[in-house]
Amino acid sequence: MPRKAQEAYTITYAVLGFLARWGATSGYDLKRRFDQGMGYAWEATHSQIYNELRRLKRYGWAEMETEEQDTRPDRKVYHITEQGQEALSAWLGQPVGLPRLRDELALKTMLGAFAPEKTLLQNLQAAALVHEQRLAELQQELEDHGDPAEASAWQQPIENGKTHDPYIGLVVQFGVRFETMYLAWLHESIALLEANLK
Amino acid sequence: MPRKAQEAYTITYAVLGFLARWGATSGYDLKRRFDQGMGYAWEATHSQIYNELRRLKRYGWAEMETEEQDTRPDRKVYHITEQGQEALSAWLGQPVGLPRLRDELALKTMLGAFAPEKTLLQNLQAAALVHEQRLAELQQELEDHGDPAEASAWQQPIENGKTHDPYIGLVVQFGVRFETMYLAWLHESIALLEANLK
DNA sequence: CATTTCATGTAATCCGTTACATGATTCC
DNA sequence: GGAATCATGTAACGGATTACATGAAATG
Repeated sequence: MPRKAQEAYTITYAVLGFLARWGATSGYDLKRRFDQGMGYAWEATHSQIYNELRRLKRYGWAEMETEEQDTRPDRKVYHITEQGQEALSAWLGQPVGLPRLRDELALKTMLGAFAPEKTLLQNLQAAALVHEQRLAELQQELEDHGDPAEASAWQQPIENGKTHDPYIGLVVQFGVRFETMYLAWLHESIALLEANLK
Repeated sequence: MPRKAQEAYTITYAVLGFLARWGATSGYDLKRRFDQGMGYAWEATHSQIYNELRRLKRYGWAEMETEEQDTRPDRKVYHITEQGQEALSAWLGQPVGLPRLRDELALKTMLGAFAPEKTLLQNLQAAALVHEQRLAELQQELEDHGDPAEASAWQQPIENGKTHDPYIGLVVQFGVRFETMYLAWLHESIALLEANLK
């Protein structure tokens, strides 16, 4: 069977979508966007992003221009094409798969009986600190993008340069809900272990 | 640099831990255990499980016996060794990484503005049906393993043959919380889109 | 009669991560 | 002086997934 001429993966569309949302952007700046609160949707390493950008160019979904800089390395700035926008829109209409979660701590929790009692408790307590930190960061993000629960957030247009975006707000809100849920689970688990062991 | 004689990954310890928890088990039955509600901790395909079982045997962390059957293919039944239990306990004491989530729907949500309004709404509504189903399944699991919020659940011993296990209960409770949170997010997002579009 | 279940495995590909590579500048 | 930031890439390796493979028995 011949290999498809145009193979595209979730990460391909993620990068394409980011170009649509943010306008002309370099790989370096895309990476920063990915790192800002979007981890709850999809993560990406810089080598992946550079790869996908080249792929988008091959497919004619994006075009590239080099910006020369004196004191810094040149920037390669990509922008989405008409074809790229069509491909993105078509992909958005496809049905989605289930979210995939993998959590070492949950695994160690289920095996908690196979190590000294303190062991699991320590891991749960350490995790609580990390997740409290994450929750605080996300609440800051919510302010940047605008709270999607407020009607005014949907009335302003979404612009390339601006962070204001109620759709992104929905995803950040998902992150907030996730971290809040996770913390509640941690605290309840810690309390139950403390109450019922020894 | 010479390759480590004993490389072990999260999935290695997951399989090892399942052997500790359930006693002598075949790869086939381990796969069924993995599929039952443990997806919120770690997922595994059957080919992965068979691989890891052979690895455990190589390391001396598990031993294998073949059970011949007349009407069915032979079963290879693995059980954990003393060394395996030590390795498991040591791993449980290691600090954990952050949970990793990847969710195509969250990604499509953040890009909702780049397709017709109905598109995202349809995906969100379809997802709500799937997650309601999952939540119902998990609530059944909670009953099987015992609600860890009840003190009596911690007083009974955990036995190889029995499903009763408050630690597993904690993880299933995590799944319940996750699905509940996810559904609330879906419903709120749907409501906000309906209220603010068109 | 077709699908599912039982039961184990191999092979290929895929996608993702990590490490390697470069080099100037700015910050502490 | 050393670390971090800016900026882009290549190469190697890795675990995870999917497809391929077999075959009898039970289920509907």
